[in-house]
Amino acid sequence: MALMDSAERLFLERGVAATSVNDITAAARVAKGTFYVYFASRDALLSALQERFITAFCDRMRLAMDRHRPGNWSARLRTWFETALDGLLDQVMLHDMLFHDVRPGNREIMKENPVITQLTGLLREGAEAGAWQAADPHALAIMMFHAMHGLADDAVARGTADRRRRMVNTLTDTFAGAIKLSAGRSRQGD
Amino acid sequence: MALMDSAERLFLERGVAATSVNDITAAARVAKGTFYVYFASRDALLSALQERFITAFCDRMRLAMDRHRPGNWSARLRTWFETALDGLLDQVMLHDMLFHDVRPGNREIMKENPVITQLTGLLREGAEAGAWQAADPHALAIMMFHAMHGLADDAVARGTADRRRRMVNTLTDTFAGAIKLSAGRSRQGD
Amino acid sequence: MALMDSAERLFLERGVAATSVNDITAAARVAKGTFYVYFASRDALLSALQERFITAFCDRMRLAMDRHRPGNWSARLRTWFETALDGLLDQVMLHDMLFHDVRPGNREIMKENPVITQLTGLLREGAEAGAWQAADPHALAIMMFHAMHGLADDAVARGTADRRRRMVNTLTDTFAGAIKLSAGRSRQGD
Amino acid sequence: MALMDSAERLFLERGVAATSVNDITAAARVAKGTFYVYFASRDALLSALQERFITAFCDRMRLAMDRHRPGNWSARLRTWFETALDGLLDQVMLHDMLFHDVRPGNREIMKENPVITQLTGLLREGAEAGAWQAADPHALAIMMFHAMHGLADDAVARGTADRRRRMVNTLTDTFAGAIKLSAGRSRQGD
DNA sequence: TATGAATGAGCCTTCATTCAT
DNA sequence: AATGAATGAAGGCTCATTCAT
Repeated sequence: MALMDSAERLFLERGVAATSVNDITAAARVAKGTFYVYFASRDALLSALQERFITAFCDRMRLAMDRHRPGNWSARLRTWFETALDGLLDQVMLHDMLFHDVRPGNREIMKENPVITQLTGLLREGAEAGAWQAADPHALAIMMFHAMHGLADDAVARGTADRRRRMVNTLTDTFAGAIKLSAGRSRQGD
Repeated sequence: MALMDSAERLFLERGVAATSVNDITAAARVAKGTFYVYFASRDALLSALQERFITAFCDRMRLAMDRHRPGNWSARLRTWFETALDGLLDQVMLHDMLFHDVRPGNREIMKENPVITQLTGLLREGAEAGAWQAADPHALAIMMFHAMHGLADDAVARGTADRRRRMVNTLTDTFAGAIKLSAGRSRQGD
Repeated sequence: MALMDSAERLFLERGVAATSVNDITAAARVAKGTFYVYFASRDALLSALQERFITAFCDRMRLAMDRHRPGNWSARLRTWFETALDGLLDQVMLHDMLFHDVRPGNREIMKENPVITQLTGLLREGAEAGAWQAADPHALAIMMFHAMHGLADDAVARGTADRRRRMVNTLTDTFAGAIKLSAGRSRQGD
Repeated sequence: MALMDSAERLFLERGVAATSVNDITAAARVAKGTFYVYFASRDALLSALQERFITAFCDRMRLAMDRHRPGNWSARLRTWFETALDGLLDQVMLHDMLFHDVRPGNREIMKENPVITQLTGLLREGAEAGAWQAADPHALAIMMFHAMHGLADDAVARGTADRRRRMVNTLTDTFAGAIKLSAGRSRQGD
């Protein structure tokens, strides 16, 4: 649909907040009033765009996964990562725009996230001391931080934010395996 | 500072975009003009709030980490997760509000993110088939998805989005260790 | 156009600076937003008004001049003065408002411009002493002062403000002829 | 006085409208409140500046005129032009700023005033045809236009704008002498 | 006398939305 | 279905002025 396509392009170029209905209709070469023939409001367009994004993403995933026979778990997992990452990399900007209203340029802040910098340092030092393995401490730090952030988000959304010990255990266990932490985890209580 | 506190509260309650300077000064019980005595613009307040958030977060982390002696890597990693998660859980909303302008309510979408649902299914089935271990497939899916998303974001921000194979390898290796995937990874090419 | 007409009237009544877009739209009985359908900004309206003024003035002049046959120089000069003065008298206020942002009331100062008073005195005394003719010393003083002011403005605008001797000569020669100054001019130097 | 000096400088640099009380006190290195110790309002400062300008101008004129003995009319007239022009050229900008709130840059319009262009053409053609003398038609046009404008302004200020014939006669007579118009003026009626 | 934090009215401008055509 | 002129609420921001110290 011309209006959705124009909107998507403009959202990517200038950000959601900086794109007006006027801009969208102008880019689609229709009159301003025409917008409201197809969408009840500006927000309705955003929702439509979000839905379209998710549907396309899922279709792509399904297609890719179906190329492997059911039993080949290793290949399936790898394919999952591959395809999802491909889809994301093609559209991280669009995804963030649509779901977080990240303005272009705001992304710069992430480059120097001090929390990740700190964690990177910890991982590097531990690796040098032989406590664990970390070929790429920065990538590892990013993954850890975002994994944790995702868990926290989910807990808040589900209202289970009180089960913190459980979450910490999950995180520690998962990444202990990942980095081949020699010592067992120093679990406190349960 | 009264203005920052009021703003923070309102941002959390209604979202950043939906909170006007008027609202903020009204909540702080000062005149509208007073706002501009302390902040050059509405955006300047947002930046100040972001900085305050990060500073507080980092201080908290540093304090917690300093409670362990340097060599105790296992404890340090666990403490990092513990403290960061605590900090985040107390303020995920604030964090997202400040750095992503997530509107309240938008978070609901995440609860039913179909991409995560799909990955959860894959992990559960693979675990049941004995291909790997996944005590909590949903939590694992969340961590994987967000780890991947973080890596993608970082790559876009750094302009290294073309090194996809490397990222897929990093992800697969890391989580293969985490879930104790029996088979080696099915690397293709490089 | 209703907005331009309303604006012109209000500018005349209260001055340009003291007239807000609000006032203009209220006077034209349209919504405030309507203003920006027709003009990109408040300044754009001012420019449009200036252009309209000049165009109307020039049209009027052209029409009047065309009523005389080309060779009749005396009549043409007189007509020029007549028509321009008519046009100006009908709209001096408007002209000054539009091009100089003269506030109403500021004009009062001119009535008692001490510089002109002084020059009037000089002209009267010289006439009484028989040095020159000045039927209406006050009018003459006004003309001389403004002629000089116009020359100075032009020199500043063109960056030729350094050729002062030339300007003084031009002024003296011109008005010497006008008042039938008996003695030649007392040129000093070049 | 420091405040007046600062204000004058800023008015010249940025224009009256674009200079705030804040700017003025900052430039004078005093607190904002101090301004109101010396001036009742921003407008009061403008008036004080206007008065100072006129006083200085008149003092300068008086001094210059006093250098000639009373009877030397020719020298006195020339000196008047010389001194006034000097004073003006040094401060046209200031004068216009103070009395007309001309913004810097607005002056450009004057350079191409179409009314003056038209009159310049008439004067040049008449001179070429031998109807009159006009060594510098452009300068002459400027003087005529501003002389007329001054007369019109004065008439409006005094409420004598109805005596138009008289004004036209004054203008025609004065400048007929100046340009040595051969034919007598073609007076119509009286 | 001098200060400067606080004020609040008011300004220009934007833009999602409506509605008669 | 499509239009686009008109709307008016709302927003960010400025600044002359006040007043307690």
